[in-house]
Amino acid sequence: MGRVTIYEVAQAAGVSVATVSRALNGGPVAPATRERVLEVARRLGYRPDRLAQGLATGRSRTVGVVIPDATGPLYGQMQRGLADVLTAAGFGYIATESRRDPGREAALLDEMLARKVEALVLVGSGLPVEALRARFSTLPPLVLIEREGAAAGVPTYQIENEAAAYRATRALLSAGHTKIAHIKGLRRAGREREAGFLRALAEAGLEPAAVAAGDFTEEGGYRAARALLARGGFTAIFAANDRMALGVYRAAFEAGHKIPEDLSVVGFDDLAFSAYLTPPLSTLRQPAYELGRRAGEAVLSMLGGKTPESAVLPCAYVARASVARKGGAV
Amino acid sequence: MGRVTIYEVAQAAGVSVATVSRALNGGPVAPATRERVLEVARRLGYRPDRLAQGLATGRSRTVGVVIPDATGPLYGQMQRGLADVLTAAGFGYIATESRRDPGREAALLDEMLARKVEALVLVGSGLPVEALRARFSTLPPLVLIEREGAAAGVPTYQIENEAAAYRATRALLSAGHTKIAHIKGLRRAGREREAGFLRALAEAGLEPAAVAAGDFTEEGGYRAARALLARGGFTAIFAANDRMALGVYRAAFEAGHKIPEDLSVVGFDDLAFSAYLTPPLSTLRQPAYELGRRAGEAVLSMLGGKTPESAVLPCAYVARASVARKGGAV
DNA sequence: GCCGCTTTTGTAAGCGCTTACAAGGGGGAA
DNA sequence: TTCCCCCTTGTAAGCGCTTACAAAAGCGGC
Repeated sequence: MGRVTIYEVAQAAGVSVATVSRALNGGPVAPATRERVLEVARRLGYRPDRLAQGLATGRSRTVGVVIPDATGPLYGQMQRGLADVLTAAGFGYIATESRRDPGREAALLDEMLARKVEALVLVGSGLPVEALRARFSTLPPLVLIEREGAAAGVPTYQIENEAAAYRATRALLSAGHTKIAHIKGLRRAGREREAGFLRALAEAGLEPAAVAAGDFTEEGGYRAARALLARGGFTAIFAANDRMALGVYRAAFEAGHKIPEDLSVVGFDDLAFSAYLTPPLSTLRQPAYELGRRAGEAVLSMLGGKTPESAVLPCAYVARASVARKGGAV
Repeated sequence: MGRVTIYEVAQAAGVSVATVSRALNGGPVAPATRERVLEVARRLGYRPDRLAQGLATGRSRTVGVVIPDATGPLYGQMQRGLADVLTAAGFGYIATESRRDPGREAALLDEMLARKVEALVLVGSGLPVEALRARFSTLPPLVLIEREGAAAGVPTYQIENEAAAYRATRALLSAGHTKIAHIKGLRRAGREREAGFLRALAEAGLEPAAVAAGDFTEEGGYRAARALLARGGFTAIFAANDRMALGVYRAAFEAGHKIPEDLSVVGFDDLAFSAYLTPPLSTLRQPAYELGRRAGEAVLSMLGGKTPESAVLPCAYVARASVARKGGAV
């Protein structure tokens, strides 16, 4: 592979390897020497060996990223935010999928530790921080995204699920709806969104018309919506994400209900397709890229010995045509 | 970090480091000794240092993956296929996004080479293989996905764009449509799909009713469809991907055309949302996971000194309600 | 012209692991 | 019992790089 080593550069430039290393890494070297070394290195096509560098310095310039499911559309944006700040700082990263399997997650972490990652970014649900600390005696700096851990003193970046759901529900309320159903999602995000939904209703002195359990997929949303529609008694549905909202569209169509005339719908995520549905879906836009960027900056600042603050990032309510003033109840 | 080294294990087990290394890696060691060493290693929480291993063996057990855009929904599945076979074989991988920027791609490759990846999986459009070989004197085994290179003798895995588009068009033809429009996509995939479309028509002795350029996004599909609908003269549209097909749905709705009564639509990709649109979209299902899996196996076999064969994977036509027998022309 | 100081450069010791090579031990054949 | 061979283990030399430490070289001030 990387044939040319620092030794050959040293020889060709007529200096010692120490000088080459210093010239390459900005150490103290006479300007003329540095220039000569750099020139020779380029001519020879020298490429440093990160493995050797890592071994010698104890720093791998790599951060590990663990996500539950890489197929989510928002994950790509998050990863991009992370990559932007990390690569700008000269760091590489290795990303892997835990698929929500604790055993698998532990194995991935093992492998990342073996690769001497300098920091770990954990995304989404997974083993609690305490469990990690117990299992891995020696852990690099941790940064969490959409995961519990602020209590354990770990910088955590998340979106304001509760507050955003609250605002979405308020939007429905101010359109005159008083009988609102909810299709909830899984895990913490699902619970928080439901909490925001319930709080908005409670403040208005209302009860939820109905709450059905979904699983964040189109199919789950469809099934939940069918169940809900069979019973009726509401004029709007707040689905915990856009994919389930799409399931609602389908169920409503099949049941002969028109959106938004008979039924208003709000989703969560603002996926690419949401703006192009008929009618375009009102939803909450997640700052996914920003989440990644913030986490990346947190990694850098922890590596610099600082203690970054956790943050909860805002979601923007995007009003589209799927919400209308209260019409006939379903 | 990984405090415990092979030396401490050796000392605690009363053997030499060589024996520990052999015990750990399945070298020739007396069974009793191996057991004792393994036990001690576990008790001490020993974790091998991949960097040091890599330096010593010259093999990093890592493969590099470069993709143009990680936000695509199919990419996640492909990555999963790749990861499944690679991690099972004890390989890690580092994935990065080129964002279709040649300079950026070259920089990423540089970094991967510095990390001594044992193989490179290049996905989607990017620098031609010859250019890579010219720029990087020393390149590890290459495997390509959805990218030109079979000519250069590099194992390449792709989906049958042309044949699949041909079949989709045939489906439209056999539903009685004779005036069919196409919204084409970008790059090679776009060209191949268009070619399949044209071939099917030519075989039937027909001309395309119209061909508009799209960019694979909902917005692009929407704009193209509006332009097409303004001129009219067709009863079906074949969009080069599902996202653009969704744009067609929107444009058709706004123009007052009903799908599939007035207009039949076929997409490409079978994204998660496609089955839940109203009406559900007929489309072509891509074997994305399989693509990744095959590429992973190719990597392994090349590392084993073999020469894997390139392959073109089939797409399945999924017939749904967006295609009807020819109705009134738009 | 000599001294002490500040650069600039070289020497060599690792970082943690693998692996040729050699040595020690034990068993079977003679 | 002796010899040979094979199995098991240890010694030590790197892999490519960084970095103390020390030596060399250059400088101004006296």
